[in-house]
Amino acid sequence: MRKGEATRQQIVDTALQRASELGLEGVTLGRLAEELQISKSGLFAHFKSKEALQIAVLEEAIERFTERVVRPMLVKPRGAPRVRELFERWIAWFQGETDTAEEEILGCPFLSLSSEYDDRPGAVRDALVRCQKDWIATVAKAATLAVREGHFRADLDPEQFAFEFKGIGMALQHAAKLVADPTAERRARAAFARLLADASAPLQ
Amino acid sequence: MRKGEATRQQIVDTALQRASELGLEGVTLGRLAEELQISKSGLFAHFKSKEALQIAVLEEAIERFTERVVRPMLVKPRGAPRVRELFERWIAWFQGETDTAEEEILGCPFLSLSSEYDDRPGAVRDALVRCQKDWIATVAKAATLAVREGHFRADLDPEQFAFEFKGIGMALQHAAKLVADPTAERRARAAFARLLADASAPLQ
DNA sequence: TGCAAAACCGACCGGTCGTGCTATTCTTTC
DNA sequence: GAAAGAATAGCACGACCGGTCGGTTTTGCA
Repeated sequence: MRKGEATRQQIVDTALQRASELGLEGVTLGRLAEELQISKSGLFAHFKSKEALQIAVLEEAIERFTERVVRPMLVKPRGAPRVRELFERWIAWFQGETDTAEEEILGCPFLSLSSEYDDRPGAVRDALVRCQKDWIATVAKAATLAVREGHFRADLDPEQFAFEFKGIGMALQHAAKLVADPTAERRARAAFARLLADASAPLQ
Repeated sequence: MRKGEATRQQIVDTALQRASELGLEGVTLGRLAEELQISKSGLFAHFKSKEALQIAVLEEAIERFTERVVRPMLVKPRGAPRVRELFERWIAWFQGETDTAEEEILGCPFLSLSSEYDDRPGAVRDALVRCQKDWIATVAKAATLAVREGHFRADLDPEQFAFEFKGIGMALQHAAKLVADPTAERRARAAFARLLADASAPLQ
């Protein structure tokens, strides 16, 4: 059954796109089917429930995030360079998946979903919490390695570093998407530079 | 009429409460009426449209925020003390409006609304953008005064300060509400302490 | 106390939601 | 090329959505 798999993938792709704008709850089967030029029931047949579709979309997003942000950082050597790469990849991720130069910020789907589901219990939320914990742990791990490499000061709290790292990204999304502040990206970089400077080991 | 005004206020109050959990779009007239023990049409009669209700709710939130966060900071003297007070009031605001000690974080409604409306054009979004700009300007103004008082270094960029200030709060909301991290508040305070230390004027 | 106006209700509208069920069309395999 | 099975369409359902309307109750004031 090759055809079905392809259709399913197409559905998930489109749903992810729409979910970035309207949230996962805002994506309705009817509109999704209309956009894909298939019937609502034909679409629905690929999933046991809407929640299953939502989770499939979330997993697709996780896969892309891993591919576009997490895995590429490994090309940099452990330590500060890798942390910097992680940050750069992360804010590049905010621009969306287009390879062409896009000016507008589309935002990180996970951050949008985080506030959508922070008060909505269920399987989607559980999966989201898991992947957000993973992400924080990834950042903290990179910081830990930077300590071990001697790039960051020995008494640095990696979890604290990850907390502030995350805050910068969230502020960027808020400033760029909602307030449409053109200086947002510059400010995010400046904040990160300050975070890095504070984390760095003192010169000899 | 006096009665109508009271009912309207009650509607807005309850709607604001629900909107903090489900988002403004998630509040439906039917459920709201049911919770208030009045008919849906009776409820609707107080507003010309659902959008008008949403804006009324947003304005109510702004009013409370002004009363609980912005105005009280003025009791502190200009400068660093006032900036600190602003931060403390802000994260207290995250706990909700209860005077009794609440353990769980309810979160800032504006941050929830920000991601709900960052891709949803309309009057609600416009009003939200306006109030978020005001908030950022308030923080930046407080920082500016701290520079003028000599508490913060002269070359501090107040807008940059406000950007990072906001990021800390957003990271707090994410950590506390979604991930249920018990150390969130401590981390937020630590991040703010670092921000303050960096902004402070060097000793002589 | 009477009465206009304000406040509220119940029923209802067209639409859309997620989700079943049954048929029909298309693919794959022998 | 036909049988088997997957993929999709058609249709209907109950629930709920925002919103309307005509009538009833309640309120505030003269």
